[in-house]
Amino acid sequence: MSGRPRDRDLELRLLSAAWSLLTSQGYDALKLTRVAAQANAHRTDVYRRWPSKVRLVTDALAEHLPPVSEFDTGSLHSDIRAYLDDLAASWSSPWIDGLVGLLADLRHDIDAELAFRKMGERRGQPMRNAIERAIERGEINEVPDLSLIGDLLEGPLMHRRMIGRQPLTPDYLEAVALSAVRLLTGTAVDA
Amino acid sequence: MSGRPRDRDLELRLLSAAWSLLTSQGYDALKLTRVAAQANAHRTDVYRRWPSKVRLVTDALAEHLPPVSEFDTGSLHSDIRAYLDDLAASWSSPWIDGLVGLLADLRHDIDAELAFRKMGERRGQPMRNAIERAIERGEINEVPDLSLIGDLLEGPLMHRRMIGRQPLTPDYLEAVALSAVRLLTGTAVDA
DNA sequence: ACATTTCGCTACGAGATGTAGCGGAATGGA
DNA sequence: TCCATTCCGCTACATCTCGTAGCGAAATGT
Repeated sequence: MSGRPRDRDLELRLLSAAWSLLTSQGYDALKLTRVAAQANAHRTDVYRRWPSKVRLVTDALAEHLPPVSEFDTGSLHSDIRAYLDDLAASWSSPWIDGLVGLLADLRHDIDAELAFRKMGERRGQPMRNAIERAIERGEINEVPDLSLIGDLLEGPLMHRRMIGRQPLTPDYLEAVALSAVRLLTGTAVDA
Repeated sequence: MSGRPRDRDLELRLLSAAWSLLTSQGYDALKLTRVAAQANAHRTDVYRRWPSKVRLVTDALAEHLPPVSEFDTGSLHSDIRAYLDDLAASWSSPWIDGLVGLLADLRHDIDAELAFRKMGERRGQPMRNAIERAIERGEINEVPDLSLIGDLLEGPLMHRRMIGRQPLTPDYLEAVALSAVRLLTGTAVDA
């Protein structure tokens, strides 16, 4: 007994509309009425699939967020720098302007918060691989705290974009990379 | 012609109530009705003084946020560590849970955002003084980008508390301090 | 044909924000 | 003392957004 089938296309249209509005207007300005309108649907169609706005948006992120790039440049320093360049692209993109609103709502929905955090961890995989390789090459002696390294790399970018709201220049990224690499290798390395 | 004077006490009651609710419930749960009730006032009394919720809260912050502590331990490393301990206390306090909501609203009110950022810069003064002393002592050769250092120190804490939502342990703070100090001094220093 | 599930649509309730306005109270000045 | 002015206490209203309820119609499997 399987009744009328779900309109998968409607689902995708809603996700696309949510992504489109998120990137163009930010999370706060993303109203479910607008999402529905842009998807040629009704507001109730949203509630039939997602229990709340924050769930819709996290699903839209999972669907449309560009995948992370892989790399293997041969040295920890340039690997970390490549990873930071990737991060910087994300943190410089316009939809980041609305991220704080999303983060605020995530605090009220543990499941959505876990899903969001999982996405972030998946995006950190290239960085963890780079450290793994550096250990095998002997560039790093002891196994570092990976969540700490993640904070050291992404934290400054997040702080600069969310509080200072300044751009991420190549020099800036190089300094952030250096601060983490020197901590990892325990040496002064090249300037 | 100066009519009935403003009730300064009412103003202070409203600010105290706002601060109290902000620290106990967080920014999102802070409703103007509650603020007024706790101050033995009416919601309209709030709107007569502040144009919006975010302005009220930034004023409450400016009024009630504890001042930063000064220090001079003799070395850049321990100065930075002392500064980080101070920052960690702020970022560990319960009201930080609601900070993201405040940050989100700040994006819609440029004046409030400037006032908020100014508060943050004032709190960074001890760190800048510490670097100044380190330069005079010869621990640092070239003058660093102070906003970068601010991001390197506060960014990881912010990231860990807002995204990972994990505690700030002494070991963690020591690692963050080391990463910045090594970048500043350009040496591997002590472990 | 029949049960079942979804869809399109309208309507409603709850909660918060911000505004309007009235009568009364407190002040300074004429 | 009277008056203009400004603030206070209070009620009411308009708006916006979220989230829920429910109905008739459409689309499937049996």
